[in-house]
Amino acid sequence: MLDMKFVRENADAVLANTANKNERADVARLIESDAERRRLIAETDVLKNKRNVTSEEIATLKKAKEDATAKIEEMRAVGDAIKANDEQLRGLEEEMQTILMRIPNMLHKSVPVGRDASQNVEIRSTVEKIPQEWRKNHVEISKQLNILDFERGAKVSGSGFGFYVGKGATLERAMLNLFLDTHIAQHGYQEMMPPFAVNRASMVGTGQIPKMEDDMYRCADDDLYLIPTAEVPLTNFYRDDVLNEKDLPVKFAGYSACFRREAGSYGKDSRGFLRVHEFNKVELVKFTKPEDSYNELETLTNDVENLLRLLELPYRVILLCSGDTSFNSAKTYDLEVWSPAEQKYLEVSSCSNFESFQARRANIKYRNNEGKLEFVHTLNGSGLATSRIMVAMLEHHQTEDGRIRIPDALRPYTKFDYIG
RNA sequence: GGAGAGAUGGAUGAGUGGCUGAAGUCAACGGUUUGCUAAACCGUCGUAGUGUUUAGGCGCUACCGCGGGUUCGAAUCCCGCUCUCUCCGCCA
Repeated sequence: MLDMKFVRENADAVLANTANKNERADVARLIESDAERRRLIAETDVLKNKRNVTSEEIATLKKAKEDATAKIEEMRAVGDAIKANDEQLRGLEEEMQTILMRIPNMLHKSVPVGRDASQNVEIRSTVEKIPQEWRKNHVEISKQLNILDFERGAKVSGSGFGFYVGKGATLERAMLNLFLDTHIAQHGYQEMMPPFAVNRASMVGTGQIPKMEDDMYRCADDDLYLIPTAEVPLTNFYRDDVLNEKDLPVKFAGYSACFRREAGSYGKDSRGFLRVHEFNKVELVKFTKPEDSYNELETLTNDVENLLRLLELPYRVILLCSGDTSFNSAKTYDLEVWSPAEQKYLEVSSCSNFESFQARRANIKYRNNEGKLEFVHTLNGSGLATSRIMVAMLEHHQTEDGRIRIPDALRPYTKFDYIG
């Protein structure tokens, strides 16, 4: 959520930014309502002041045992006027809130304007040349090695759910442990294990609601939502909290299962693990001082790249253009790994700086060294999600004789060197 | 699931209709004193909205878990909700 004062003073920029993100919001209406709101507040505050002053006079009169009925009668009307104004004000603010919540975050000046993914910019790449040789795709090879089972996943849960079997399950667990250990021991994150179900306020806090509400699993009886990412509980950990400047940056690394309904996206990338309803992920979340957040975005991205190097997967880093940058984000780097079977890049991580956009909505502040309160900047990135990484692993480390080679960094965790 | 108790500022903890944005204590910050530390003493010390001001500031309004209601006036009375704690039951 943007600051209303900022919108008021930068209406044109906000409008242009919204268009660059391929979003729509009635900024003009918002500005109008804002002016009306302030007029109404001024008017009502005068009435309330009158009420307070007169009430005191009434108290004085009563104490002196004098007659106060005239003033009381007068205040009855004032009270009604206040009530009417407050009601109007509430309606107005609700309407403003609705519009304000639909205005996307301002993009950082380094983000190129562009319509869609085709205009993203490659920042760096470790892919020497795109390998063209055919390899078995992850569904075929995993069936052959009996390490993933989607058919039975569909039977037990439904389409889009899978079992990890035997060494497949071990590999999955090994990767998650490697990710967590690396972030904690080498990158300085604090390990967190969050709840996988959260309340509505948390979903609003990180911005999944209202925009993505239909994409989430909901337990209606308890008004709980299954998290689509650990970003939600990890960021909301500090909702309505005040941090100290000396404690920043706070860096969390947390594993969670992630649940996504992926409503309406069948047929697109839907094979095997490319798009599933439940997957495992280690999420990185940072709370930083405003002046540090862009440096922290770079180190966050590097932390994730480090994992890809450990997994011996060639990748590239993409700076998303305006049209491809998510609603909440000011700047996003995507990390992509080439899939020889799909003949395209797979997004395996998304590292974003939300600046104060989430913090304002979730009300996360810090007290700076002068004692003043300010919103923190929040960042997050997948570090990493295993489903697509599993796809890449099975394709890239496939040997000619149909086995899977385990990269050196993972072997202490898997305790085996090959699958098959 | 059943019974009860509670929710006030950074923390404790007063406050049962008007003079309470809120006592006292602690913590924190600034100062005095002091070989140093401590103690003592003095002072400061909530957030948000809105208006005004070149600035520092100043004014007004709101906020005592959340939402309603009663009243000229609510931290205080009434109703609903949420959360926390204790006891009993059930269960991993």
